[in-house]
Amino acid sequence: MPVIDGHSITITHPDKILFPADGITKGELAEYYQRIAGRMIPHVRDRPLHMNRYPGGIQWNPIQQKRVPDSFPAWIERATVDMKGGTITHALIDNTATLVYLAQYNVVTVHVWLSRIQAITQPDMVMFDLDPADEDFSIVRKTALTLKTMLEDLKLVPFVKTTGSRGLHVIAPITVGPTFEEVHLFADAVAQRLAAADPDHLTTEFTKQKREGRLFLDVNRNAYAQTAVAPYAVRAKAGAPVALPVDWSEVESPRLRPDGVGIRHVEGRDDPWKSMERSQKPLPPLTVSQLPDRSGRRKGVSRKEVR
DNA sequence: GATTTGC
DNA sequence: GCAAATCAACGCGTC
DNA sequence: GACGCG
Ligand SMILES: [Mn+2]
Ligand SMILES: [Mn+2]
Repeated sequence: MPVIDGHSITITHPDKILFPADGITKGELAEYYQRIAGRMIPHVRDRPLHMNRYPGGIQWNPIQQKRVPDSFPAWIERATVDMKGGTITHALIDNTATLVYLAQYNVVTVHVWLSRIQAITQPDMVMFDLDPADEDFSIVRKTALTLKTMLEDLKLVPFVKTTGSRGLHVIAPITVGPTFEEVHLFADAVAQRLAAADPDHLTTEFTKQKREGRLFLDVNRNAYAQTAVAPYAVRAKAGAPVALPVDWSEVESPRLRPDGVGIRHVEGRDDPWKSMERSQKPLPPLTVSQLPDRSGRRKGVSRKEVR
């Protein structure tokens, strides 16, 4: 029986095919997570997680799971956090064994909070989720690069990953302190400025109808108990694509695809997020004109200028 | 996948 | 003892 | 209360 981090973990049904289009098996999934653990864990450690399980393969609906079942071994770390009307206990990934155990549990995709248990109400990053309306990925790349410059001008240090699906996540680590509300307001102000500069292609509108096919700048991940796909998590799509941290230079290339690298092809890459931990910067203050108005409501950016 | 329930 | 049944997600922000 | 998202 294989021993990882001092814990015996048996992968049952290792030859079960979880990705029918590619023949990718549960055993391959477990090997991938074991292989990538060293890269992944620094970014997910201490973050409550949600599990997407596909025991019969990705052709079936996922089992969504937030709570840690009692059947999980005691050595898997847990965090009990406050929710409206009570508490909930989530699993934490802090070692390779946990990742392999999750594969045994048929967890294909993990989503994690934007805060860590040491300060669960205060995020350690601000996230911009670039959600394209269609398959035009070049606008996503171009927008990410513009956003990079904006964030650098604000003395932040932005990083980027593919989502393994259709978009990109641009994040900037921040000095822990501001609340989720403060970080959300900052992200919203930046997103509105970004969208206003290219209202034909970008929007912050909440309703799909008002987006009119434009790229949605989603800042609503910046909130308590909200999650985003974890870096290096596997997506439930053909090819087992992963949410891949990339270097900014890669974003300049039209060869970059949001779902372009699957678990069979993540190998021998430099770590583009190596410097993340030492890149935390203070959240910039909002200027007076960016403060929310008396109604407290934020505004979407529409195609035709309104004001 | 793991555990509980029913025969 | 063995097979069937049961459970595993819902919270935040916006409109 | 529904929408949108994860
Ligand atoms: Mn997204
Ligand atoms: Mn989104």
